[in-house]
Amino acid sequence: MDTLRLDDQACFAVHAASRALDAVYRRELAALGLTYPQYLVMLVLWERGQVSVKDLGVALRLDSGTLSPLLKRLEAAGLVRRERDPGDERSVLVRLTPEGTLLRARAEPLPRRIMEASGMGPDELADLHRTLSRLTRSLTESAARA
Amino acid sequence: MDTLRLDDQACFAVHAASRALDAVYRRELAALGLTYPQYLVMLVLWERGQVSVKDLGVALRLDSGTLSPLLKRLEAAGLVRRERDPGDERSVLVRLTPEGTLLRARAEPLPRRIMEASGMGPDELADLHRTLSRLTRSLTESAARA
DNA sequence: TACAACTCGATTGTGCACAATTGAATTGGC
DNA sequence: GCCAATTCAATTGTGCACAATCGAGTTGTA
Repeated sequence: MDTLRLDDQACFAVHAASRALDAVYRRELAALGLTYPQYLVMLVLWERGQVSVKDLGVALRLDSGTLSPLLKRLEAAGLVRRERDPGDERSVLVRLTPEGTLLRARAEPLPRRIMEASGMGPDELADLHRTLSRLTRSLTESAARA
Repeated sequence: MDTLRLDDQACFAVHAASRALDAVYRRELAALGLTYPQYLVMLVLWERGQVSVKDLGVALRLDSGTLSPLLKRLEAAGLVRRERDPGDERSVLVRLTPEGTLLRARAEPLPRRIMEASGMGPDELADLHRTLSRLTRSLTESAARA
């Protein structure tokens, strides 16, 4: 096996799968007016109700250069509000608006639809999830060492 | 399991793995002056020597909106040349320059280094590769149907 | 041969991602 | 209490990704 052959590289498979997933989400999320990264932010907010930009970055592994403009777009869409934490003026808290809270109901059917598009069963997806989590951890640790 | 819980979604695992991989490649490719997508283009060229923008798009599943500026940067870096196909003026052929050809030697050690960073063995990676290829195919077919 | 349909690359506009920098606010050491 | 170090969000700049559109060039067909 030629190690520089594109088709032999698992890395490209990860990259390609990620983009294919983006495309499916793009279609499914169009009706909600969300992009996939915006949807990820909403997932965190639906779980926790309120979260600082900092914690959002930790949860999604995104920095403020990505989150700041993204959150402004969500605020412009009327789904979230942003305000300084009175207890620590350095921190900005992101909260759901009533509209943002209501949107959750329309997002409920999404995971099932994505699962169907994946053509994989729950066990297989759970397995993939475990493998990829381990891969991500290794890669992140490797990057941190360098 | 709450289907809208971030940590439970295999999709997010794919997304996260893809970005972690990008980060490792960014570090490894810095010395070559390439980004990961640029490296992918070079892989195809090292395999085939010459390829049309169209075929490049098919191989990498990228459209001209992504490839055109990317190829211009590679050309500005002196790694490729672009010229119209004399046989079909609609087509643009991308070729390696001597510098581009030479760069291959410096890219040879990369796959091994990435594999080490992944913390996974060849068998496991091959397995992941198969699973992700199947996932990508399902997702792409699903997107095409809609 | 004329002309409609198609192919192909380029461009434009929007959004994500990250590095580097900035500036405000807080915290810890003294 | 004061000042240096740290934390945090925002901004800027570069590059990737895709949708939509355009125009040049080619091909199929009447």
